[in-house]
Amino acid sequence: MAETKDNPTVQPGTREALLEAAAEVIAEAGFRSARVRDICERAGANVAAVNYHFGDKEGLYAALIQSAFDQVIARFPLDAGVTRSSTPEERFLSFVRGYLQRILAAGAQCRHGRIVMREMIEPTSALDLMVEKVVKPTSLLLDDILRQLLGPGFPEASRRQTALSIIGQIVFYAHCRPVLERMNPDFKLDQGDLESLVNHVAQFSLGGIRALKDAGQTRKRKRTPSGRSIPPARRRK
Amino acid sequence: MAETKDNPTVQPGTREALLEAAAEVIAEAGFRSARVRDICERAGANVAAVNYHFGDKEGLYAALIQSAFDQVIARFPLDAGVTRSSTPEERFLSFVRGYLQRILAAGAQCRHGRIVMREMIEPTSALDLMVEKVVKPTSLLLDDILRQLLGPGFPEASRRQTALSIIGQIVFYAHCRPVLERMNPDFKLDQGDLESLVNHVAQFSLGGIRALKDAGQTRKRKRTPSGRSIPPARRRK
DNA sequence: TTGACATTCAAACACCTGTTTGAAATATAT
DNA sequence: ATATATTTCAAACAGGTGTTTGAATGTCAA
Repeated sequence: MAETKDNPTVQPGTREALLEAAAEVIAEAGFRSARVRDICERAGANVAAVNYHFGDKEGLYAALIQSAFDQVIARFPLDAGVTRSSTPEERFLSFVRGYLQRILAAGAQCRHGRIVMREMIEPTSALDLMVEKVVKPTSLLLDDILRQLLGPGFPEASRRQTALSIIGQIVFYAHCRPVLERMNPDFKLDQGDLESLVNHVAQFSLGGIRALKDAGQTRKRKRTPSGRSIPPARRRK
Repeated sequence: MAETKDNPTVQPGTREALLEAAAEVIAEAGFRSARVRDICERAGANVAAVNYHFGDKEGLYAALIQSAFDQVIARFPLDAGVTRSSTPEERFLSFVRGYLQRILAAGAQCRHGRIVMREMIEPTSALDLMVEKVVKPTSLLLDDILRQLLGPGFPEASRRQTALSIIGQIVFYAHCRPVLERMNPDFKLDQGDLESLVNHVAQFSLGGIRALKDAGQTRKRKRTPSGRSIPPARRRK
């Protein structure tokens, strides 16, 4: 078979088994600590299989990252249920929910989210790909929502910090899960608790956004004490 | 000299040099990826020095963690400038500032903060010690401040989530620094930017806290539909 | 069937990493 | 000064890890 790598319809599917096993092992231990022997064993393949199919361990990881990105993006869109007529608050809620799902979802999907998180903490050669494919689009989407929520004229630097405050809250649950579980033995984050977590993060963040917005407008009003301080016409989109 | 390990006044101070070098290397690469050969080289010591002075690599790490905790706790208290008469907001600001300093301070102090962060992400045998010595006291202090800010009768579960939202914002800057720097090439967090960051996190979080508090009281008031449902007078500042 | 190619496998290889060793050097006490 | 204890050092060791190898097996077309 001359082109197994592009044709997923081979009989045993060693390549796919390797990717699946690699997702499990790497999500658990991280790329560096993951052993190819473990991956191959879990995939029911020989130790040499990784090098045959992917060149080396990094090649396997690159292929895994690529597929993980595609899967997580398709499975948990950050604008689920959002239409042209959705309010900024609805868009924000959808964003928070989608992001938390990516991180906390159970099963195979969760693995991909955790791999992405690990890559953010301990970057490898795949970081550039990840930034382009996941981080930048996410960042742009959130920035767009925040523009609507904060209103025009809001300082860009402060808006960026706001975005980081929101992302920080969310990814914290992925990063510090070991400590959270240690501190709180009955700490569980299954699908049931997710919606309450979404509501908390959204409510807390919208409160923070409002406080920043109010403070900004108060400050602005003080600077132009002549007339009403109505912000300039909102920029569309 | 029979007890060098308890007497820091030996001539060459190989032990201290090892601790210092270990702090640098481990803060940069993490415990698992840090090589004892690198540590010894940077300390100007022989490869066997680690095993002679600390038994093994883990022993060195344990000693480092211990001293790192003591130093960071002493250097950046989370209640600096707080007195009996301080308002909850002032206490909160001091907490945020101290925590951010621990994480972002330049130089040697910064290393210790980053080591603590790494331990939270990829736990080792030192996690228990860290939880007892740093995480729990921090958590208790923040919870105490939040009790004041949220007022009595606020649901405990929601207060805990609020604490996580605040901690999440802060540690995010430590966890995701690689990505932040990749996204924003001129991303720098020196002592100058720190105060503006402190103000942002505090303002954003206090806004979130007030939103949660208002929502809770509104909900409570709805249960007693006798009076108007106006949130209580805005708290100072 | 035969030949060519793809895939699997056990074994070995090469390298890295924490650790040990035994001798040499240095310091301390009597 | 001598003896004893402490510390340093180069070298080697032991285990683990990613990778390669070359033969064996399987697959498919001619």
